Amino acid sequence: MLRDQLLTPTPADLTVFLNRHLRTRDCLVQVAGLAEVVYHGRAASTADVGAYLLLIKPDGSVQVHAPKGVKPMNWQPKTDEITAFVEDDRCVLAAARRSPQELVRVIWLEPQVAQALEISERGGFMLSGSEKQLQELLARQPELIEPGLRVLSRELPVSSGGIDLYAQDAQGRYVVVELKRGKATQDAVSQLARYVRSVEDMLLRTRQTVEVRGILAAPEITAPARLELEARNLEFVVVQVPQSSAVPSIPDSLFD
Amino acid sequence: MLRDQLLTPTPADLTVFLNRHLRTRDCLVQVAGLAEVVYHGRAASTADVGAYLLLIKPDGSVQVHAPKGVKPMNWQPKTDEITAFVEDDRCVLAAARRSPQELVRVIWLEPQVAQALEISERGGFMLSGSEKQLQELLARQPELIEPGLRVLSRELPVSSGGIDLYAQDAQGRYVVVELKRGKATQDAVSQLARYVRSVEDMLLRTRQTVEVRGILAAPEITAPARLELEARNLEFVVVQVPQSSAVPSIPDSLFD
DNA sequence: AGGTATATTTCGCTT
DNA sequence: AAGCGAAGTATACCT
Repeated sequence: MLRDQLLTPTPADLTVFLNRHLRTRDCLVQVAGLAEVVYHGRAASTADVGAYLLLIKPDGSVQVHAPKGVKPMNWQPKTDEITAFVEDDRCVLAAARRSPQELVRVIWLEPQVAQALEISERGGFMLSGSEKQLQELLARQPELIEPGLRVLSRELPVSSGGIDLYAQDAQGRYVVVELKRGKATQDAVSQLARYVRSVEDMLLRTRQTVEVRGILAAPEITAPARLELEARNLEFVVVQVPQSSAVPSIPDSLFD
Repeated sequence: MLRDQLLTPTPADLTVFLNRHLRTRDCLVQVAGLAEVVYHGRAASTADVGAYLLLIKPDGSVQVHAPKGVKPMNWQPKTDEITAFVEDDRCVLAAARRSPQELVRVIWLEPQVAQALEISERGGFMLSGSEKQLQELLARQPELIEPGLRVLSRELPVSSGGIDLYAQDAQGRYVVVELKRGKATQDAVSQLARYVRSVEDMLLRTRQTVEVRGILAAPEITAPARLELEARNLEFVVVQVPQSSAVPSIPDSLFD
């Protein structure tokens, strides 16, 4: 698991260490210590000398962590090329992407610990409560949205994007349903309105008059979104994402 | 820098190690090894046994990394409470948040390495190329958008949200400018349209007739966004985010 | 605490 | 490669 480790390495040693373990692309490489970080690409950034933690995953993704937050201070998704080299008597790690063209450089001033860890491909990972699951549920049980609703299509591709659920109500009117797993915002209303218009345009090519209903289905909705929804003559329906029944309640001890 | 380290610790030792270093809240704690991860909160997830890397930052944020991607497999922003304890002869790390109420549990089956690292508050960090910078530039030089444009307000708070730039053109017409640092999408068009309507509503209270222009200013725009923009009688203007002149071009060697 | 918008968003999917 | 939308988005800002 801990395949290799260096303590307070020299620039040359760290460079060799990094290149050796990066080449195999089968372990997670990390370095902690004093460094400077420079990024240039979609934007540009520089971080003064500080104690940071660098992670390089087997897929070539890079992240430099400062002491706060989930988000890295600097990062790079799956890179095209990663190299370490010595420059001005310091070990420099350079990670580059081609598209978009961008580059992160980590200049090590005082590397303290370097490790190569074996990290396995994650076996089973299951997430429940996503919008996709909600969509599957409601496609099977459209009556949870409204009695008499029949689902015609899921992810119906319209001019751009896809309509979550396309349906017909008990009176035969077409219905566009936009789902949100969380609280619905004005954005969701805009999206729904856009889809309704697309469907209206589509139907107008074959019919004279159309009435297309738009339903925003979510567990909650913000007050401004509700106002805009009503102003646009669209509807809101409460739907609950079913949580697994085996919910372990958070032990009291953790909140005492 | 490397304050403390344990190799293949027993459940009890790891528990003590974690609690000791978590309590001080002054170093980054990490554990690598075989573990199971369970999350329950806004959604729910389970990860089968695998070799993962756990990071706990001094601010209480938690992330569990699998071998791929910048994003952690599981995470928790700044937690309210973190504790390690022994359960069924295994060390379990539980990190909980109150709002939203959620919990991550990492069950260690074979912890291999545990470390406590000193990570300093990042000193200077400068990012350039953000939308905020673009806004500052264009507020100073509105002629980059259109000759004769005068900026009345930045981040003007409207019914909901803020208008990036609120201005008046050479003919005295009011102009709403929505900025994007990257390619503008349909979302941006919806946003702009919403703001234009808000301003129209606002002005209609004091005036009889109003003509409010809406300008989407971005380096690029997607084709569908452009169509919708034109359908709504809104405008598009190309603006470039100025990149720092000291741009280090990506060395050829990295792409040979 | 609620609402909104940005992000070097990332990521996955479809065209 | 481009476009689109979801995300347990995270994070900052403002009311």
